[in-house]
Amino acid sequence: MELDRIDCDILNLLQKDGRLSNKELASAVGLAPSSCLARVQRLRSGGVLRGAHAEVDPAAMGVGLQALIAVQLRQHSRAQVKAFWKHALGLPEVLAVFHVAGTHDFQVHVAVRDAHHLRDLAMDAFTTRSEVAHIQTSLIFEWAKSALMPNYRA
Amino acid sequence: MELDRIDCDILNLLQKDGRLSNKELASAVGLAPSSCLARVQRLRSGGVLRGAHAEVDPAAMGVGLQALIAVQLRQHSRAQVKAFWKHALGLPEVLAVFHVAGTHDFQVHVAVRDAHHLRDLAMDAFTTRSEVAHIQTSLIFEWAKSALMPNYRA
DNA sequence: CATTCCTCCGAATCTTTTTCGTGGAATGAT
DNA sequence: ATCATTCCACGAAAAAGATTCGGAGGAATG
Repeated sequence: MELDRIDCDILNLLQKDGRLSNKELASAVGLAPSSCLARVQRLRSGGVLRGAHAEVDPAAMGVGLQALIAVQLRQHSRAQVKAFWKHALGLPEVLAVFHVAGTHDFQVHVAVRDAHHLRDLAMDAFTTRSEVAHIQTSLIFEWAKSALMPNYRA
Repeated sequence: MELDRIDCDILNLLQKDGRLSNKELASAVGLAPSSCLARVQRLRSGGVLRGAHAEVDPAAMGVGLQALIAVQLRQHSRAQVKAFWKHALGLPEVLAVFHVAGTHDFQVHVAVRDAHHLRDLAMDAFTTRSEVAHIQTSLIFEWAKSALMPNYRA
């Protein structure tokens, strides 16, 4: 799909604030609301704009600790990879799963109550899995997300 | 801040779809729109609900490759950590930065055009930095985010 | 030039958001 | 037990916003 300057502006603004009203968005990109809406609808139906997700305060949810767990599997068969993938995504503590190439096979971002909870999670949900050979846990001191996906087209 | 069952429902629904209209949200949680709005405003002003971010298709932005770059610093002084942190967050390719405890000091999630771009990024923006001792790059085959932050309060 | 194709705009309509006053249930003191 | 007090939730009304639609302007094409 073809994206012009205004489409990119729209995408950037909505990445920063997904709840911008169409009217605000329109005036920010210099279009009439009706024209802006047409573009947003086009971006949505074209699969470029995929939806929005609210961000909540982890502390308010009782999350006191986050970690990255690097996981090595015993074998790299498709079945094992898929099994672990599904398992990890099913855990409530898991925020994100990365299947990677390198010394480890997965990096799993988890959010837990405290150190005790993390230990239990590591042992019960990772170490004991048959397809898991080895894990290495790194506590997260601080983390930040960039609001914007880079755009290499324009 | 005190969160009851309905607040949690609201937070979960907005995490899954941050653009739910207040009316839809209200009917989903079994409240009148006016009551639902009051709760959402309370969650917002209380800092529990922090905003929403649209999700865009990386491929549509010309992102063909993502990677996790594990970074080790030479020293662990506060100044070096802060300097690297700021630097990394300023790069357009960087989607997220994790300051971690463990064998590495940072994990940086980057989105690039292709392998060539990744090599340039690694060399120009990481390896050549004076505070960086060593990096290790892992290509991301696939990744997934869970929509929900776990809630350990309710 | 005439035609076609795009994209935008503004007005009208329809929906949603937001405000505000009322009433019921729970809490606590007398 | 009774009376305040507080906390929510509700519904109606007013305000704001979303969406539709017909048509104008402008660039490319033949």
